[in-house]
Amino acid sequence: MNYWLMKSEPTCYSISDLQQEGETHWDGVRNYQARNMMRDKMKVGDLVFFYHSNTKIPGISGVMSVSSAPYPDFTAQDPTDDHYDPKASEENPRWFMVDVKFVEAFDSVISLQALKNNPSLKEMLILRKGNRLSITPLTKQEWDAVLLMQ
DNA sequence: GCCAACGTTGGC
DNA sequence: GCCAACGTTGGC
Repeated sequence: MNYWLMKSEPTCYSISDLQQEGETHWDGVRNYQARNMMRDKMKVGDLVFFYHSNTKIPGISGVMSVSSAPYPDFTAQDPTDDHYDPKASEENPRWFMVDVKFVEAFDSVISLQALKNNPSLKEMLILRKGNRLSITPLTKQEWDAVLLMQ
């Protein structure tokens, strides 16, 4: 069982969108490091924090769980999709995704500022300077510490 | 393989 | 809108 944090801009897809839908495929990851973690490390049942980025109060907005094994991100092969990649093909899909299920939405977002202020999250990858990865692993200790901040 | 130019992310 | 910090691209 692994713990993750995944970012999305809420104007693009938010925790309430997921709450309404119940389940979605996490498409559009176009970074090799993030892809490799998703493709090689994610397992059904892993827990994931939903992080709202590029918004007024950036932070963790809720919890979801991985609900499928990794499979090719078909949006990479769709020329009309924003994340179309001409180098992706059926034989060589290049990009991967997983399905995620809604678990819970926090009453209020646990802000980036609050995360920074929590000494037990010092090592959290998302707080490292310059880190822009859209998918990062968390330790169980970090996961529990965040949950306590609700 | 190097590296300059360019594009993207994301907080502020 | 600004800009730091990356990642990617492509000429050489």
